[in-house]
Amino acid sequence: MKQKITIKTIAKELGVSTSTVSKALKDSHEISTETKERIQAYANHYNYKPNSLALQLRTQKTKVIGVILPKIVHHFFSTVIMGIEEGANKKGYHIMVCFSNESYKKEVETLNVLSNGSVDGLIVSIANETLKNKDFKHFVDLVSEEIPLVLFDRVVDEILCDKVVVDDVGAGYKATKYLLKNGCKKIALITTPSHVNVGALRRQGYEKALIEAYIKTDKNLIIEVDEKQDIKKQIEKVFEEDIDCVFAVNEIYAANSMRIAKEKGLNIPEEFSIIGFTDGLISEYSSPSMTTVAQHGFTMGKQAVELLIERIENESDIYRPKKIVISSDLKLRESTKPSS
Amino acid sequence: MKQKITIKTIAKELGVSTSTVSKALKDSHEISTETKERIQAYANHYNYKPNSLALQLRTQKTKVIGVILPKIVHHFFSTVIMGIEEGANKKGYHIMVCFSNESYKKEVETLNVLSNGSVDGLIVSIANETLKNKDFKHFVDLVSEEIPLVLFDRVVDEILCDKVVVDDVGAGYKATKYLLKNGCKKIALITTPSHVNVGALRRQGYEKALIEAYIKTDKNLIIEVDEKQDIKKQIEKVFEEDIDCVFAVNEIYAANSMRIAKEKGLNIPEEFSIIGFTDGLISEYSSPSMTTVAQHGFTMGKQAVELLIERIENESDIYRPKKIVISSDLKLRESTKPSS
DNA sequence: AAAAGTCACGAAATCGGTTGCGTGTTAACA
DNA sequence: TGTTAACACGCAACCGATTTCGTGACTTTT
Repeated sequence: MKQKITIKTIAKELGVSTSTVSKALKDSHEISTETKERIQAYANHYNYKPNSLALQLRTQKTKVIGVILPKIVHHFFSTVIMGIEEGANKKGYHIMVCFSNESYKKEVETLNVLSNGSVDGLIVSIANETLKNKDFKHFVDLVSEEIPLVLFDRVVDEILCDKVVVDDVGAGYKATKYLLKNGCKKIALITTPSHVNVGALRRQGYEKALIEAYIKTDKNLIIEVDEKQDIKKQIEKVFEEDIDCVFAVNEIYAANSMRIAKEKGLNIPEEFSIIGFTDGLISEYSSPSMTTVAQHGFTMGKQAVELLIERIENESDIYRPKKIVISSDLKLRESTKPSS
Repeated sequence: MKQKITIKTIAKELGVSTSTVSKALKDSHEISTETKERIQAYANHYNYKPNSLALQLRTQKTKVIGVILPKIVHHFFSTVIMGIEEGANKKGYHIMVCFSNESYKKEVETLNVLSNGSVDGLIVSIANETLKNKDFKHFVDLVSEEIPLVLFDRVVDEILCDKVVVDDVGAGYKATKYLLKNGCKKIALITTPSHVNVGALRRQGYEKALIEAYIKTDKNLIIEVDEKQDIKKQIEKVFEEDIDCVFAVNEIYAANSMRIAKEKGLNIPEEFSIIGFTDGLISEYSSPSMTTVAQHGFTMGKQAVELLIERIENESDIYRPKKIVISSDLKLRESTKPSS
């Protein structure tokens, strides 16, 4: 890279001290108008930009927020990033994005690297493997170092920090309730293994709605998908049961379910209904288009980053972790019967 | 944030100088084993992490790569990010992700902020608005400051730097050729306005294939979609023409086309074929599933970042811009007739 | 004309870490 | 016993910018 122009260069060229240059560039009253103009003109001409590293070292602020996601090729996380970036930008922050790829080890490493002063705070959604291990030491350490941390979507009680989640129980409840109301009786649930807590919470909502309708939950109608194996094959099993609709906890499971239903010649929504999760492009462009639980990823991201910046900039506050619950709602489309 | 433990703290606590601490932590032979052990034990116990800002300031390297994308909620860009992140990580770099949101102004601002020393190099895909304006001064300035820059996907000749692109002309050609071979005669092209150069290039391929088949291109069969207006309505127009298939330059246009075709009662692929672009989730989960041109976003990202790091770490090299062309290929699925 | 005040600028410390070189202590050697 | 070398460590400069606290020159006041 070309030799960057620094305050020293300017000072030497113009025969003044670095402090004079610094003050002149900030239009200080200590410097004569004449000198200021000379310096500013020079700086402008050579396109001087203060070295941000030097500033960051001095102020101990980077104005950077670290974001660690399990994955990105996923509509929900993409929208969350958008929300984070927009919220951060508004307050003059930038984001540094990393991925854990659902791996515990990578999550630990990334967390360690980012907490060495390169960021002012972190926004994280926990990796699947970590949730399974239940080893949250790296997060607990972070909190005890008092590095501002906000968890979103996949959160656990063991970590004392700010959190932003969707109302997963409520969402599962709403979706199931809607299916029941429209005449469905045998509702299959396609969910994640129970260690992924969002899956577990959505299942709670599902079960709650069933109980209220005096329906006994049938374990045969519940599939916990193991993503390491063929997803479609696992879902196909539940279609051997006597079911009239499916509630899937994410878009991929929902899309697979729809495909299977169509292959079996079931008319959607007349004979068979489907509700998915995450209002993404697949749901929008599937045919029939998919009724889903909208997760408001953008809002989540924005709220998370606002919470974090609030924490960063008002560290004097007594620390009382906040939990923001974003309510989700049904986006009705063609894969369910119109509300009766 | 809690007062971070620094080399000074350790030095004071242990009654040695900062240089001793620094050397001890690097296991220097200058320091006695006894002292080293004391210092290392202390550092370990208090979880000392060297402040990366200080290091970066000293070495003038941040080990951070800036990435500016037009948008993220888009399968192609998501996969590119994955590729960039993975490639960067392998070489010990992190990525700082920003979005131009297709806006010229935001692109300029972001570029300015990132080029103040916070990153070692940049990977960018140009915003639509910038392509339309044809104002690339901000990029040219960057190049003259000798900040390593790699453009990908949306690139222009005006900027002299490394580039990674897909073989857009070839892709358009292959897709069109395939349609022709399978009996299609009237191929509609759903593309972007011509200032988006990837759209223009794919169109070139389309036209080339037609010429080779002695078919005159019919302007009525070509729709340039204005994304500010209703996409579906614009595409519907071309269905009033006498067409038997569609080649769409991205996933969204393809999905819309499929929907319209189905609404018109056309059987896919028996009566009507569709080829899309970007092998994303929509294409995979649509029904019928979509034949597409796979763009290999992951590969692009990885190649881009490798090229960039090569530039960053070997700045002595004579500067001769490289252009990597990633060949794309057809992913055959159900929206076209099987190859005859 | 001496004292006080203003103006315009510079010296030096600071942020946290690295590193070349100097130096005091001790041991080994002539 | 005097010289030398190895050892173990500290000093100080440096990266680029900011900021407090001077300070010399000049002007104004009494």
